[in-house]
Amino acid sequence: MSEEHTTEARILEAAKKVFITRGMAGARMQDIANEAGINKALLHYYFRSKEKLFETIFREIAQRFIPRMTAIFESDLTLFEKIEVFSSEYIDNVMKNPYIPLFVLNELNKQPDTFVKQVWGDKKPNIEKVVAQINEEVARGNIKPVHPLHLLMNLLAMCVFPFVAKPMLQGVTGLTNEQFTMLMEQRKKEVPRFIIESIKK
Amino acid sequence: MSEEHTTEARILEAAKKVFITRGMAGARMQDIANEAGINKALLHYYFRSKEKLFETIFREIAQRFIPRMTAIFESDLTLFEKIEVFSSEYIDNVMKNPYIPLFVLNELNKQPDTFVKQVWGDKKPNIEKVVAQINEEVARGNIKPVHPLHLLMNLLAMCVFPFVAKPMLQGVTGLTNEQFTMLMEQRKKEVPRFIIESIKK
DNA sequence: ACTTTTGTTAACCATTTGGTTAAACTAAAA
DNA sequence: TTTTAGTTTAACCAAATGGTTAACAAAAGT
Repeated sequence: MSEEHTTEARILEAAKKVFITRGMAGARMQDIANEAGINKALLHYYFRSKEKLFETIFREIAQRFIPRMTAIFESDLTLFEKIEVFSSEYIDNVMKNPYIPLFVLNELNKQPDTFVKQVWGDKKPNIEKVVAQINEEVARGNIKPVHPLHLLMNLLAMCVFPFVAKPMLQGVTGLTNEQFTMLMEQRKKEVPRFIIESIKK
Repeated sequence: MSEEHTTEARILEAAKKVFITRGMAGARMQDIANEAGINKALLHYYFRSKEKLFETIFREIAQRFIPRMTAIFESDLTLFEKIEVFSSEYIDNVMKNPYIPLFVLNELNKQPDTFVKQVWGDKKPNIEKVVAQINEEVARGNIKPVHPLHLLMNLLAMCVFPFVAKPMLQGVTGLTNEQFTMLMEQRKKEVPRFIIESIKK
């Protein structure tokens, strides 16, 4: 517990919480102020406007999540290793911040032009390496023929989707939170197993 | 083109459009009124409040999408057929209304207790039949051992995710809308192929 | 010591927003 | 032709909301 807790940090913390749970449109500056335990005017002292504050939060979140996920793709691991490591790391990561994916997807959909480019304007994720790697494995006859983009979409989809659909899944299955967590824990092995089983020869 | 176009219908049409694109929190009654080409007071004449109107829209949407998707699971098709039909039907369906899934997931997450139960309060989707079917196929040794819930999550994830992540995917890959559509068209065959390839013996 | 800068607050302001009211209009019934 | 019921509008209202101002406290220079 390092207790710096400067005012700006408290604001960012509060803003992150409120923005993530309520979204840009649903968040209220007053709520953020309350959550941070400060006056509302102080928000505008540190961050000129709601948009500025949101932008700060959004970029911080997006740039802490996306690079970590693409770093694995850019590494020197084998394809199967990448699939395994990605699933495990990513699901682990999201389990600690389950509301991030929907938040990002949502705001990205609502304001594509504003954010999409700014998110990875400088550090556009380089998936070409994995794509080449997949094509190569196919060419060598190590795995069955598969469109790289579909494969990557499948991987990402299977890791992320359960979290954004959690309320729906719980509505259908009646799963408790604990059961859901256990299911996601299993999933760290299940997803790569499922994928590899599908493409291996 | 049946041109009844009663005022109420125009309102519902406009509200659906605005709510889906902006979400409950982001939608403005005035926008809906403008979109419907009527006075704002008329909205309240037909639907007492914003919440009432939203509820109407949300339930209409959810109850037209979800039952259609579960009907396939409850049918008498073989497991492989179900996987194939579901993928094809569902992707087709979402291609015609690409913003629906994120809208539903989003509002379902923001107001779980309010909607989750009301959506399928009366017609809770019965996935037990497919679950039993999957277990049976495993027991008979027709497919490899697989946890039914994971399998169903995988199927749903692979069908839905690309649409909710479209801006992200386009940001990464630079895909045009036409290319994206083509990719989704392929996907109607690719998803079941991928899944069946994984579980078949 | 005092002056300048930085941090913080209460009170305030303008606009937006969901919602209401009363009056006007329309069309069909009496 | 007058009622009457439903439909539509302009004008209005109160609350909420993003943002500002002026005063004040606390550090930081000098």
